[in-house]
Amino acid sequence: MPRFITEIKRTNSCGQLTANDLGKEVVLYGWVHNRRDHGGAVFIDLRDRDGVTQVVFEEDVRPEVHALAGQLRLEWVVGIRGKVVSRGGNVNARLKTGEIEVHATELEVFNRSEPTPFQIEDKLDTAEEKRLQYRYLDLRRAPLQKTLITRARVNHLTRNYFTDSGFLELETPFMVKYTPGGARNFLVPSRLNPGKFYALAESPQLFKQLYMIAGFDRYFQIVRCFRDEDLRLDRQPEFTQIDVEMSFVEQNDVFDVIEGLVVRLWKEVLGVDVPRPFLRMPFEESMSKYGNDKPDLRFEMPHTDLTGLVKEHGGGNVPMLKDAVEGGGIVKAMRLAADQALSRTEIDKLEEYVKGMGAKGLARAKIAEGGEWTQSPLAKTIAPELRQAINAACGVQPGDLLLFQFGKPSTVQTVMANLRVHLAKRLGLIPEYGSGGQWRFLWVVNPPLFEFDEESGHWAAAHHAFTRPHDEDVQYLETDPGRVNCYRYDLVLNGFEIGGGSIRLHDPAVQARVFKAMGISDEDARNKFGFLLDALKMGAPPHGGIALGMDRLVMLLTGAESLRDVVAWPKTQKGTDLMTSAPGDVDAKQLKELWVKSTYEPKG
RNA sequence: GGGGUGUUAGUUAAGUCGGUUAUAACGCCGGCCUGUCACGCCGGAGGCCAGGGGUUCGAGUCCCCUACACCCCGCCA
Repeated sequence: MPRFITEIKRTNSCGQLTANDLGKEVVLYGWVHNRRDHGGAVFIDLRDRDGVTQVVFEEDVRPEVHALAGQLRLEWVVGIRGKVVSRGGNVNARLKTGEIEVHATELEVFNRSEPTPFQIEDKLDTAEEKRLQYRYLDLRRAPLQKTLITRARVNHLTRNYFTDSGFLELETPFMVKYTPGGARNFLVPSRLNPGKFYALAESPQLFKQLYMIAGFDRYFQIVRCFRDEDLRLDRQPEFTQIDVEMSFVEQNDVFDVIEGLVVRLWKEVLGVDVPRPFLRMPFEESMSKYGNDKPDLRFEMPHTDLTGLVKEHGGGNVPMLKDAVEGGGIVKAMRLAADQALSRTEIDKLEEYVKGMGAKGLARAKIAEGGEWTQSPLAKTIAPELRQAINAACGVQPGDLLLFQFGKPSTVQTVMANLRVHLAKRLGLIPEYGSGGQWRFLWVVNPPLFEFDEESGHWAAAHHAFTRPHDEDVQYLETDPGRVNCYRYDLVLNGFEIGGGSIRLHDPAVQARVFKAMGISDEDARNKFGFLLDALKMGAPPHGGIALGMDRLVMLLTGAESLRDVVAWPKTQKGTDLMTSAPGDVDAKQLKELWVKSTYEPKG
């Protein structure tokens, strides 16, 4: 009898066969997805990455094959040979292969399976902890198979797009010199250089700029990056970037290239036509209306910045407001329409929610007929003029509810930004994945070059020190650094930053002034970035670029709820791998070779 | 570093006011069944209630600590 694999080769996948194949002799390989044993007939759903096919074993056809089929259990790996037969009146409309079944004449069990810790089903309730511990089983499930297949497709399309557009796919080192500032680096001790460490690259930033200086003009790379920061739903310690850099370009040229890629991805993967050009919004407007630089534009609910009004009215008899604006704080409000009314209990829950983000409380006012405020501790004391001014600024109607935050700008912005999204979710304002009209791409542009760092007491680069300031603002570098805006841009989709980049600073003279404004001495600059500063002096072309978060793109494309669902082998929130138990202990001998000693002492 | 939620058979959950033998579904094991596709029917096994400490005559249930997982703030140029 001929043998499977060596002699009997697979003819089809388990998602392929249809009524067009009736009568064919086929060979399928796969996993037992489900079994229904009726005694004289055994039905097996055979699964591979392409789909599921029903295989039937009948007692009166091949008794010994039927007997073996009766022993099959879930997740056994088998090969079968048989004939494609119509299901007649028993069509299964939910299966792509539901018109047919394969009547098996041969069966080989390649491997049995112990009962799996959880069942391999499309919809699974099992704790993510268990799924991660047995990730290879989790990955057998159709939704994750589909996601990773999409991911492979995005890789392929991206590579083709850039290569066809004249970009060169060039590599950069992962093991690099540590440079301070920015994300925390993973460090790799150097055995050959006692006491020295490599850093794992948090991005190819400096190397891609050096490629431009070396004359490679248009570069891209689909590249892994490493950051030793705390994890989030949309953040993993190693992640993949679509990294791009171009010479002789301005901001609009970068936008053109990236919009072209995104439009193609959405068309090819989802069949969706995304309109171009994407909306552009100044950083300032985004902060003012939405509280952050990655607004979700699928719903409105903008903030109203009341800082100016409150100042004009000297706090309007409300000591808390007065103190807030006089102490350098800001005041913001958000309007909830009358038909979005929340119960007292819900508002109390909201207050707990915002306190968790550092808010002192959640001031509110219900608008009565005639613009009076009720249900508010502010109602009694606030000057009527300020109250009216606020009503007008927020555009309230009777029955509306105003929610307020005031105080430290960063806290107010964070709280209000998260509150906006939180409320939109609760009010059902965000359309479900796949329901159409939900792809709100946005370029956030022209942010300030510096932000004031209260800890150190001087201006620091808001993003990185090699972003080009607007030419007309260069004059303020020394006198009013906060006024200098720059050619930095973020690509935002539905509340996620999916990319960010800038036009780079290629002029060494301006570069020196930027360092000076940041309080970095020539010596410091030389120590940290000497090689780049030297390079900029030797014929650096005007250049700029961007990096897109590949994982986040795939997450949004597939409707996944977590980055962990689009990364094949993700880490937990504490950065561990539950399957392999990384990170793990190492031998004392290894540490000695690396000139490393651990100071860790376990608790207790 | 801080705030919050959770942890009960292999899996997902229930478990009332603190009360005596901790339930169910799916999975697993045995048996029957030729048209099922969430197959069905009969029978069975399976528990250190995350770990530790405390309160109590008595703790899955109340309190404290620890561990792990998840969400958020800080952090992520």
